[in-house]
Parts: sequence; structure tokens; C-alpha cells
Amino acid sequence: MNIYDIASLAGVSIATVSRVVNGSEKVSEKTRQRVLDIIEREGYTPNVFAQGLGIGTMHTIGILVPTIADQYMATAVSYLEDQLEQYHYDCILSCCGFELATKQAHVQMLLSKHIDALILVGSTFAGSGRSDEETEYIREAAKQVPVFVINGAVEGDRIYCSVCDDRRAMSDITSELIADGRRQILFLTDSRSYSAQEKSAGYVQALRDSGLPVHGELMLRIRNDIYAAMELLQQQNILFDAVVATDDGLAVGAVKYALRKGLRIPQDLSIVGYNNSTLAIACNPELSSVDNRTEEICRSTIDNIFRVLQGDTAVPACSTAQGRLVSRETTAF
Amino acid sequence: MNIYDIASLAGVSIATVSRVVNGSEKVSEKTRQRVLDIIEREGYTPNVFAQGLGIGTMHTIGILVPTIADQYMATAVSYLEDQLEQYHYDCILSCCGFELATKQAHVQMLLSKHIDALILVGSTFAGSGRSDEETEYIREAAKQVPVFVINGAVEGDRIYCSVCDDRRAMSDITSELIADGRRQILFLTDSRSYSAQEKSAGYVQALRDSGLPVHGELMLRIRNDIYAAMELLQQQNILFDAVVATDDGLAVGAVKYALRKGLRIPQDLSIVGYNNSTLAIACNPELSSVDNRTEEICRSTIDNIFRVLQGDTAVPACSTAQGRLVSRETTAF
DNA sequence: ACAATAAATGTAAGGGCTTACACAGAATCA
DNA sequence: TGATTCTGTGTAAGCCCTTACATTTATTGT
Repeated sequence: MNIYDIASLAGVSIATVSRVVNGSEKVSEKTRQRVLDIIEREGYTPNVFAQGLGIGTMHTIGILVPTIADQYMATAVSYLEDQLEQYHYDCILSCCGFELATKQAHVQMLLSKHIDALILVGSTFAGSGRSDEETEYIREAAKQVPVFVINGAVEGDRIYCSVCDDRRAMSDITSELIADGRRQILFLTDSRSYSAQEKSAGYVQALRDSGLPVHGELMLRIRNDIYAAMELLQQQNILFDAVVATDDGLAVGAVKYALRKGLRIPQDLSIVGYNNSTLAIACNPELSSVDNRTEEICRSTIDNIFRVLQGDTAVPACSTAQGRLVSRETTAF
Repeated sequence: MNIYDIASLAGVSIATVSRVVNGSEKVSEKTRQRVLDIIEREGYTPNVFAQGLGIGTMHTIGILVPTIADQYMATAVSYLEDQLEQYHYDCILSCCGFELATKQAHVQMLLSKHIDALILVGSTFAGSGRSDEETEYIREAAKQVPVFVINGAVEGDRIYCSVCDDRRAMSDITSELIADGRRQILFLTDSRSYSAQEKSAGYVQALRDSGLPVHGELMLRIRNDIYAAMELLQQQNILFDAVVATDDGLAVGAVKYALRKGLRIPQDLSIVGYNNSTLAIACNPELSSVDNRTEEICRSTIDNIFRVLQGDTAVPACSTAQGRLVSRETTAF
């Protein structure tokens, strides 16, 4: 059942059927109804490949994440999907891992599908230090379709970023901990991503602003076995009375350490997580965590996409949301 | 840059270029190299729409989930994606919510993209009771492409299911709790899905097998505010000494209840979750939870897809994996 | 050396749609 | 009434591939 069949059933040309299907104005009401009825009756759906061939797009947005198994990514994708649906666009999701080579390959794959825009989720795409080389492929992609980076900073033509101001959020909560009387604040991260660097910078800044020393040994980068890492500190007689983590999972590790060591939370050890994920609520005691405004960021990203696609040139290259602490049981404030 | 350009640069016909691109045998080595070099040099990529028009497929698998924000779904999709990549297939992900109408619409959408197979994740697709009407659209879809249901049971031609034997898993852990001396076991669920029904049946069966009475008031269906629901039981003097939940989130709620009431875990209250998600580890005490073999199920589903696509008729309509308890701190065994 | 066969390549017909342009008939105006 | 402008519709040229079939060239057997 193709456009020719419908045309002949309706006694019109394929051009007219096409116009009806695409909602073109230039069709008489009578003809439109007749064609519509037949389409309905026959259950005709235009062939997307043929449409794509004709107009060069399939109304699809490519979404690239390092992994969808991560809470944060899954939540973000969920918001993106929801919002995309409002615009009657679909998405092709791709999980590219953390290697530069696979990222590049996946971007190529998505581009080859003639997506209308590309969304990169997560600061793993932002590069760090070597940013120019590592993000070149993103600028390259932006020559073909507008690129939208969520929680990462990449500069370039037709590249739009939406980020949470992680530096400020981290600086704010570190300051709050200091105001609460904490002096030895452990900074816990698991990556070298752009956002991890921002958070680290915020942490350092807050210490400096308060005139406190920055101890390198209190800034830990570990992926797992947080307990062991913290115990090692203890054995080295490096004391700490608070923990700020760049991720709820890490903070949960710190909570477990405290509980096993018999420390009181938050009196002996205050702990703050990041992302405000379901882990924060599953944790006992419930974890105070930074809400990094994923929902707002995702919404505004999708809105921006369609502004750009409609030719709006006033879309800002970077928009920033302010994170905020959601206080629960692991902080005293 | 299209196939004609490459052909004329290489001094061959477009048919030859097409053969090279598609790895057809019937090309001389010399020609193949020359064409390949030019393709490489010019950075040519075949137009997927034109390819799709020609062969009617784009090597894409449609994956439908109710929501990707759910841990279980995200994990499953992650496994599916990984495995799909091995076969050089891509996926179109769609989140359809829990309404029948939106499920149907999303299936239509995916079908219109000429996917090669459709994967439905989660027992929300299985229907329950009214299964025939509610799953008719799935059988309808199966007329166009093979359908693979993960953790749901739908019968029909070209419909293949992979499930965890939730009934047996739930029956096993309930029996273990009974063997551990528990007599008042609370069953906690949040849905009426097929898998929830299976779990419920397993729970009942274990009680019966042990000659214990089945108390309807010990079978709770709630979405949130688990604490309130459990407290209500307490006020009604309905006692319980163990909890089996159909989801880790619910079990975490039970843990919180126990802690606030000053109950010792697992002595006063044993708690078992389901899905063995990250919540189970984030929880304090760490949650014993049923590993429902998502990874194996996803792997075998993808493998089955390609067996079916290659014409293998021996693929079983339903394959079953055995869940197993991962013991942590909320059970004594 | 000459069929007979195999291997390599080319030709051309789709596949289903969009859309610029052409055209006919109806409505408007002088 | 004839010239003029719309409106609605049709024609045909792409869009870029795949592939059955035709054709040319190379290889083998005798």
C-alpha cells in the first residue's frame, strides 16, 4: 500500500495525496476529506525512507550517552524523551562508553542516520585539559547538525551547552559545611570529567574564601572501594569531619564507612552527595544531596533544539542552572 | 558526495561501488582496493534512506520500555545496547508510559520506522487477566516483525518471551524465610503486572506448601508511603516478622520502617528485595535481594533475535531463567 | 587455438516520496 | 465579454541506493 495506491483509489494524483499527508494548504476541503478517508480506511503510512530520501530528514534526534546504566544518564534521557515527544520527534539512543574512539564512532553512526540534532549527555564529552583535540570531533559534527551538550562545556559554532553550575554548587555546600564548623572536608570524586573538575574547583575556592588550607590528601579520586580508601586515610592519621562527593554513589560509600566505624552522622561526619538520585533516599541515613537541575536542563535543551531548528539565532551558546542542596539526614543544616 | 561521485572517481559503475560497499564477493581485488581508497579519501557514507528504500530495512531494532527512569529498565536497555552493538545493529528507544493507548501508538511509531525486530521490556506489556484484548496489538505487530518480550509473557506467532521465573524465585525465598522461622511474612508489591502476579503466586504457593495460612491483609499493594502502610498494619495489630518485596525500592521502604521503629534487622524483621539493583547496596543495612538475571535474559534475547532474523525456526517461544537470592544484611541466611 | 565456462563489470529498472513547474478551470475585474 | 488572477491539481524530475539481468573480459579444457 503506497502513495500510488491511495492516489488511484481516491482518483487523484500522488502529488495531491502527498499534500494531504503533509498538511499542505493547497488542497480543496472536499478532496482532502476523500483522501483522508481512504488513507484511514486502508491504514496507509508513508514510507519513512522515501520521505527521508525526499526531504533529507526523518525527524529524529540523536542522543548519545556514555552509558544508560547510570542513574543520572537514565533520568536525563527520560526527561529528554518526554519532552521530545511533545514535538513529535523520536530519538535514536546510543551508548558510546568512555573511550574517545568509540565516542567518535557513535557520533558518526548517528550522523549517518541523518538526525536533525545531536544531544551529548554528560561531562565525559567535554574533554578536559586536552580539550581542543578531544572535542574536535564534536565541532566536526556540528558542521552537519546542531549539537547540544548537557552538563558539559564545549565551545564551537552551532554547539549549545546547558550546564549546572557545579563549581558554584560545590563551593556553596563546602561553605555551608565550613559555616557549620567543619574544618577537614574530604572531597571525593570518581572521574576527571569536566564537571568533576568544576566541582573540585568549587571546593578549593570555598576553602580559600574561608582562609582554610587546601590539603591535597583530602581530595580523593577513586572509583570503588571507598571504604578502603577512607580507612587508609585514617591509618595515615589524616582526619576529616565532612565529606563532599561528586556523586551519590560515592557518598553512600562514605556513609557506610562512617557507620562501620561507629561515627555519628552528621555530628562526627557530615556527608553530602551529588545528583539527588534515588540512592540518596535509599541510603540510611538519608543522604543530603545536590539537586543539579537535570529536569530543567533537559527541558530547556529540547526547547532550544527546536528554536535552533526553526532558525532562531538568539539561542544562547551556554545556559547555566543553579544547583541546590536537598537537605536530609547526613547534614546538620 | 554520493555513489555516482565515487563511481566516476574510481572509473567504475555505481553497481561496482555498491558491491564494494556491501562486501559482495564478485569484485576483483584490484577494483575493490581502488574504490575503497577513494571512499576513504572522500569520506563517503552511503545514504541510509536510499539503502532503506532499496532493501527495506535500516538494521535497526526497536526497544520499547514504559520508562527509562526505572533502574531495572535502564539496566536492561544497557545490556541490550551492548549486545546489539556486537551485531552492528542500532536501536531506536522509545518510552511509552503505562497506558495501553500510548503503548499502541509507540509500537506503531516503531513499526513505521521499518525496524527489524521489536523488543518490549517489562511485564507491563504482558497484560494481566484481560490479556487477550490488551495484548492484541502485540500480536498485530508480530505480523510485521518478530517481537521479543523481556520479562513478560505474551503468546502468539513470532512472539518470543524471555522471563525470569519470578514465581519460583519468590516461592524459594519465601520458603527460606519460613525455614528461618518466619511465620508472618508481609508481601509488598506496587503493581498488578504479570510479574507481580507471578511473584504473588509464588509467595502464596510457598505458604501453602508449608501448611501456613495465607492472610490477605499481609499482601499489600502500594506505590509510595510504604512507611504509612506498614504503620497502619501495626496499629491494626497485624504482626509480621519478614517482608518480601517485588522491588528493591519497596524493600528500602520497609528497611526505613524497621529502623524508625527500632526493630532489629534481620532478627526482628527480615527483608528481601527484588531486582538486585544499586539501591540494594546503597541501603543500610545492605539489602538481600533477588537477582533476576537481567543480563542473561537480555543477552539471550539479542542472540535469539539474530537467530530468528537468520531464519532459525528452532528458537523457543519462551525461555526461562532462574532467579537467585543475593544474601546481604537484611536476612539471616 | 577455439569453444565453453567462469569472473568482473555495466545497464537499467525499481523502491516511495517531495516539490518546482505547468496547466486547467473558476472567480474577479474593467 | 475578455483579460487577469487565483485555486486546485497533475506531470515529471529528482533523492540515492540495490539488484536482476545483460554484457564484456578472463580462464580453462581439449
